[in-house]
Amino acid sequence: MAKRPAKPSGPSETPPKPDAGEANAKHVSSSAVQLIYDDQDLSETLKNDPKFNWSLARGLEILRAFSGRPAPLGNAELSEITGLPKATVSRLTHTLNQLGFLALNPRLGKFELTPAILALGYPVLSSMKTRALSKGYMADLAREVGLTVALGSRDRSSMIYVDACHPLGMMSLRLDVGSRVEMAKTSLGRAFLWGLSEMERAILFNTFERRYGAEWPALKEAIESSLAQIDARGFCIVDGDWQDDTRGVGVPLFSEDGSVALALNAAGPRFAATIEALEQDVGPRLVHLSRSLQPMLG
Amino acid sequence: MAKRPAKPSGPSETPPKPDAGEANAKHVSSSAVQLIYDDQDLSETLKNDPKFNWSLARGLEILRAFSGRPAPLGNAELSEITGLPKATVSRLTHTLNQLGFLALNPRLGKFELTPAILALGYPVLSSMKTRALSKGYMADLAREVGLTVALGSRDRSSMIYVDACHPLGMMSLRLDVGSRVEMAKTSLGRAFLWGLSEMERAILFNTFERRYGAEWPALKEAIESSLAQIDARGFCIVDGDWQDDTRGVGVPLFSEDGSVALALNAAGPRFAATIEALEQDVGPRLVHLSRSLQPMLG
DNA sequence: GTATGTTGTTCCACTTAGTGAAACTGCAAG
DNA sequence: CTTGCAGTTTCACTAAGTGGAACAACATAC
Repeated sequence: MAKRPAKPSGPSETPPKPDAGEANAKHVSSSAVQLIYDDQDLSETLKNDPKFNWSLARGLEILRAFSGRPAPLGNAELSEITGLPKATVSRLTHTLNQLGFLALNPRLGKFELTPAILALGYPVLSSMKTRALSKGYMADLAREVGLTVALGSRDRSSMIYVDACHPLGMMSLRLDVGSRVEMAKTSLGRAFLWGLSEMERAILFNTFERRYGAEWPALKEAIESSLAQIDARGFCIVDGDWQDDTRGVGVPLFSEDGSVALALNAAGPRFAATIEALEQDVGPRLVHLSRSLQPMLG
Repeated sequence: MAKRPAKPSGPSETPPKPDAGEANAKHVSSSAVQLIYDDQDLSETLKNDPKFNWSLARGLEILRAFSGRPAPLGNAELSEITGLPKATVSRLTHTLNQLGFLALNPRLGKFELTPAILALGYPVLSSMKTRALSKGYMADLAREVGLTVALGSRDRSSMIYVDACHPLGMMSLRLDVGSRVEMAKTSLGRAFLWGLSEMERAILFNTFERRYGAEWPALKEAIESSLAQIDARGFCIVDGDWQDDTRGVGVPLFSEDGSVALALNAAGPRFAATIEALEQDVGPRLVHLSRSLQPMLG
């Protein structure tokens, strides 16, 4: 590979979107491969890591670009999103297409993710005993309380749904396996946070601070209140911090080896999730569920 | 990158598993990145494709290596599985680790896939209207008939579960989102096959022939019988072709734009899935479900 | 305590695979 | 016929990625 640093071609054209104006005009591409969805300054750390394979990272960045966007993406859009040059994107999409992870929608001439990606994730689901064990209980609970019940795990500073059960009529909150939600703002995330060590939590708080900026002080207080709630009664209720009209209740779940690797929650629109119900009924039931799963894992 | 062709180091050691003994001793690595799980001679076609990015392919091959194997894999095992040299694997796992797709299990010193992979697949699930629409009906059906009901889509020559609903007690057939099953041997796959064009089917039959060898003639007849069944009554019953003790019934499902992109099936162990039930009850109900979903997609 | 077989990492020489600016090809409006 | 935009290809360039071999860090075995 080559030419990351652009040919010293003189100070001609204006760079379209120099991000934060990283002084040095070169290294366009490596500054491109980065967060999109999550997290911090990987790029910086990685820039001098001889073990790091940028081609692979760029390719995965293409796949990640589909997250959060409704549908098919063309090479131009992908180039725009990832910040990678058109030529590079063209070759990466070609490769992913050959490998079966992207399919060209002939109608639109754009790429879509294929189910092959799902197969990549299957081992994660199938190896999680907790998931199989809790599934039935979660479904029952969802139906009985009329809320979406979910099991989630961590990815860096967000939570990812590992399973979700919706009650019959629920049309909102259409989240499912693979959904990503903010750790700081959801009951699921805060329940998870509760189980981490002081140190890990401190690191995450740092990340949050950088991410949420002015919002952080208030958010931090809210998080700490949630953690205190879990101390006190085993669950925390989050009301509108994540989405205005949504209320949720979360509990931590210790997994196979004793560390918290999972959390459970139940959530729904305010009208379906009254504070009373969450406090008196749903919360305690989640705690109970969490406790009854415990022994089956040790 | 470099050195795909090994240094002309003389005819010393015996290659461990030269696959089919591809005459030419070089090109070890490119011959390595290939099927593992599916399909044919990509490698050959791709070898001279200047647009193909091998680093990306190798990295994804690492991720794919986790499929089908129960759990954590070390670099050595990954090297063994993929056929890539230790050094390369070490760098790729390092990269995937940095990106958050692999996590090092400190207990074992081996890598595991993380939920981050699930997030990659989420757009596939969320963009599939059929999935959301059918979910409730599938769950009901699963409960009522006591079988696993699944929705699947194609990846090359296999089917991938896009959703699955298990009845309460069912402990076998633990398949789920992302599960991969053989197209040729399952009711799901054959229902899907039914909806393809003559040409596409012919191509797949070729693949099957190469894959199944001596088994193929019998299998082909079974497939054709299944297709005829769908012609006649809309569903096909497959009895033990995939797993000895398993029976299933499948129906094709036309998706948004009129092409068959999905199939539905219901399956379970023989004692739970009698031929009578499949023929008189489950089959017709699946057909009905498929038909009632149709108009909601056009 | 020294051998032996693991595993994963690092070195290093090597060069080709990957790169990106720019030119080019289509296509679709205007 | 332009003009604009999406996608591909060309081309010159070289550093990114490679893989063999040496190395380090542990286990176990003897």
